[in-house]
Amino acid sequence: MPSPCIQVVVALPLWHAFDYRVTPAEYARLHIGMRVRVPFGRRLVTALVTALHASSDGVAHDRRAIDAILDDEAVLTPSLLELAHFAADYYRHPLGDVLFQTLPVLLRQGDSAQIPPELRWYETALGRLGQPELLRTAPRQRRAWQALREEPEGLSPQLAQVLDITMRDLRALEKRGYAEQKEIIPAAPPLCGLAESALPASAEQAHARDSVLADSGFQVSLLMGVTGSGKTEVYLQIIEHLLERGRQALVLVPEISLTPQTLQRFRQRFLCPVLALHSGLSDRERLRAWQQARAGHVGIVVGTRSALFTPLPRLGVIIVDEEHDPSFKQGEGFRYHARDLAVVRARLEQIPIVLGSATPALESLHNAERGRYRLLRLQQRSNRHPPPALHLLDLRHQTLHEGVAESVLARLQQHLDAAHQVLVFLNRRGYAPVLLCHDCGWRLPCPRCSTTPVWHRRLGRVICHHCGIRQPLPQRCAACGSQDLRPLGIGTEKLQEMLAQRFPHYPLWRIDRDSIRSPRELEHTLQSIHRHEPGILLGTQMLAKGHHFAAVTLVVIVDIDAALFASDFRALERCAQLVIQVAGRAGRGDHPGEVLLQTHCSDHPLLQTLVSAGYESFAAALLDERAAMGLPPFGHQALLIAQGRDGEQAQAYLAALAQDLPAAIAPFGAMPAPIERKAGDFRAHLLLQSPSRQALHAALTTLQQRMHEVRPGQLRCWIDVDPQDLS
DNA sequence: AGCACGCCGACT
DNA sequence: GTCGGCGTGCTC
Repeated sequence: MPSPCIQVVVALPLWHAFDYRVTPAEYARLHIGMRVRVPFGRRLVTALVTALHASSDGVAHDRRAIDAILDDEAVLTPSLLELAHFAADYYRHPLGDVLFQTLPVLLRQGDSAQIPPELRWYETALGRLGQPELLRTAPRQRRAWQALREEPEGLSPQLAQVLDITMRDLRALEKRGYAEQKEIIPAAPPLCGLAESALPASAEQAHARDSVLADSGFQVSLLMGVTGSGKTEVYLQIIEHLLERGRQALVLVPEISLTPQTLQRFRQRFLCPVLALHSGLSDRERLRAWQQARAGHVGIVVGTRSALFTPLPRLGVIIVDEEHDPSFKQGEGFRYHARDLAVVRARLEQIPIVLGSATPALESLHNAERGRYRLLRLQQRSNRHPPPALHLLDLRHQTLHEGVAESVLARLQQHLDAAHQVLVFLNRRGYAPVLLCHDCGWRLPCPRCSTTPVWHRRLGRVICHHCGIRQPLPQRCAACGSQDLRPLGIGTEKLQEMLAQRFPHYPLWRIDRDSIRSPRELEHTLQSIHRHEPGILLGTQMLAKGHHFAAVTLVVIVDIDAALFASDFRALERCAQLVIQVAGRAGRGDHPGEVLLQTHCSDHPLLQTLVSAGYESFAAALLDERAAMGLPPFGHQALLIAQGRDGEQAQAYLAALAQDLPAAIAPFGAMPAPIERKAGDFRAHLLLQSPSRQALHAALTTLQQRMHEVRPGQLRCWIDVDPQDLS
């Protein structure tokens, strides 16, 4: 008798699916997208069903049998299942790992996908007959009884707590037969309703909102709004209209901008449940959130990259805020881009998607130019003030104090004298990025990476920002024994020291990953900034995103030159986005803002374009350069990375793979990775580029096969499709 | 990713 | 003579 069998994938980076035998009864219950528990090697693991075979030509009897079926229905909606298949294929990552990464970890460990029933207390029929006077001597019980009467839908544990009714009171009533406990599945709360009315929309805002809402089905809108133009208000009004139609909204934001204020903006406006998904949640909280979302008990999900995969049965719109932000691309393992996959999800769900930014990625601008995305502009700032003026400050021949020009410090003083706040931006943590021997030129290396670790003076340690290894500060040069080791370069810690000496009578707030260790601490510091003025804000990009500093009138960007000389072709784009973002922190209050960019290259044409004509002109010029070089978005890239003990071997392996590529593919390399050694292993790169995405992916398919066939066991190898970080 | 099996150094 | 180091290979 032929038994049916199923194909499953497991939560491991394995390229194969596995077949298991099931009974006809099990077969009848199973659907694609359900979880099963299967024996795997000598352990039991959770797997996802990817295919069903009614009869299996006799091979099934030497397959192993499944252990259990874990679900009554698929844990993935059809469109999320399809999205995962697309993503696994596009990003060249094993399907099982992709599928399980879209699910909460606890579902991998066998927890239920259903919302757990809630235990609620009810008044019994006997209770309804009783007279409250009966409990004159037990006031707490009488109060609890009264509460049950007022809650015909049942008294939830939360409500009981609020009303100060204890388990003991309820148990006592239960003994008298007046109360009983029942398990119920909480009903979905209503999803619409405004808690506060919308702000009046400007003509631009109304046009943007109405354009998106007029769409039926899939459409990508690129909402390009200068800082302070009210992008969020447009999002909120789009969401408001969709909630009224009974639809849900998914909002993706960069990790760093998911702050309590951001959430509050949503929660204040809407009565419906707003779910926040971020890295701070525990596995249990994440599962609970997922269950709520899947059951349709949530109106709005606001979350970071991985929130893209939240199941929402009536999803009506996806919004990707700060769509240019690099944190949307996952940097290891399943290297997906949440913005790009969000567009795919919107297409699968046939809904509109809004990509919002003041400084869109060149990829997105290019898509708008080609007519694939609709460009919606918000050009008016809602506070009527002109945008802050950008100025290049040429550092040549200037007297510098820890990298800051004397004239800039004087300007700082003027703004402080006028009782304003100033913001000093330096995207480098620590005291100094290099420790140099003054006698022989030796630079302290990281023992595990081909980098120099950063001296963190206050900690008395040198820390590698790539592998995290910490060492005590060496007393002597390892090459010549000299004790004259000197810091080279400037980090925020050193700048802090200089600024504190120079402006001792003003408060100085440093905001970076070293000085701020928790969201609470950040909140605390931000509050202090809002209370005081004048003062100096000093920090890295932690300072740049999302916060409003009304009292800041001067922004100083200390080191822009690093981006001009960087080997990464995206450095300049990133730098400009950061500059505009930081600049947007200034002059949001009653005084116009001023932004000084310190540079040794004030005649750099693109910098001048950025300063004089703004981001859009800058982006257009940069796009011309990219087009001439065939770089993204005009060419498409995939990066092959090989890693192992032996760098030569890794490079030779990739060089062999590069041998027989089709003519449409331009290979760069094989070459050592820009940071050749990382955490003890050597890494080699082979970068593939082609004007045709199709040709690139066709080549990847054959390449990937060969990659596995000829791979020496000591090497680990993977592909990064559309790499954002080439280091 | 686990968890095996499989061959070379410091212990009772 | 063993215990265990982690190299490499498999999981329907």
